[in-house]
Amino acid sequence: MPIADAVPTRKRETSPQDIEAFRVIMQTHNRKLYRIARSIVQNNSDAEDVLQEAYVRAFTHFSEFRGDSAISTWLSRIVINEALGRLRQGRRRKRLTEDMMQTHQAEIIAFPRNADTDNPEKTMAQRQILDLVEKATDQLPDIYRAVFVTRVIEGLSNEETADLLALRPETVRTRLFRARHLIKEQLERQIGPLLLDAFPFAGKRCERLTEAVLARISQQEPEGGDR
DNA sequence: TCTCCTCAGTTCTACTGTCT
DNA sequence: AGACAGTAGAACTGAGGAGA
Repeated sequence: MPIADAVPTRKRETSPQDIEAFRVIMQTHNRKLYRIARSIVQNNSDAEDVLQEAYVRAFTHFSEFRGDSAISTWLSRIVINEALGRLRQGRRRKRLTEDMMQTHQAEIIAFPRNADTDNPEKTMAQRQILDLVEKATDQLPDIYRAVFVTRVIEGLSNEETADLLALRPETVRTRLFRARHLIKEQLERQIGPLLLDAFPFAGKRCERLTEAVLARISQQEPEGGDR
């Protein structure tokens, strides 16, 4: 069901101005909220469902928003609750395996990246790196993934993340540190062997430098003998 | 420039749950 | 019951910014 269709006609009257406001809110927060949902359900189609449900829930209860926190925080909390609820229901089990096949081929929301149309090789390399990070993130335990995505990818502060996930700030720090550690390990496993080829310095370059150094040493030898 | 404050990263310790 | 792993929380450290 299209999101826009779901907004009006619930409870009391929704004015055209409300619809327009909802549209702006969704356009503003879509990407961020989708990532949060996606980080929890680990599935693109489920994340879309979660987002739709969360929006509907939010807009039909908009009058309950007291303004104590930023609207983005309020919406994020609803999305998290919705996503966790979906996980609990366990409805996604079967679809998960099917969707895993498609997940990394059909990107619905992409990580922000700099399009470098002049350099397709660079663009491809960036895409591959992001794929690795996305996969490593998906493999994090739920509790670490939520903190990692909220804190690192969405850029919330420790306090905001703690508030959003109902944790103590210290816990956020600990989990973030461990999530980074796990991501690092994961990436090292995948690209570690390749790093041996980074900054290649062998063969002719190595030989050339060796020869150059030896040449300079041999030139200096007569005057720089002892000290 | 120095001091103070805040925030983030890291480490360590105690606690809890699970497995054998 | 004991060993082990995972987790939370406290404490420490460092970086960076603001103000005197």
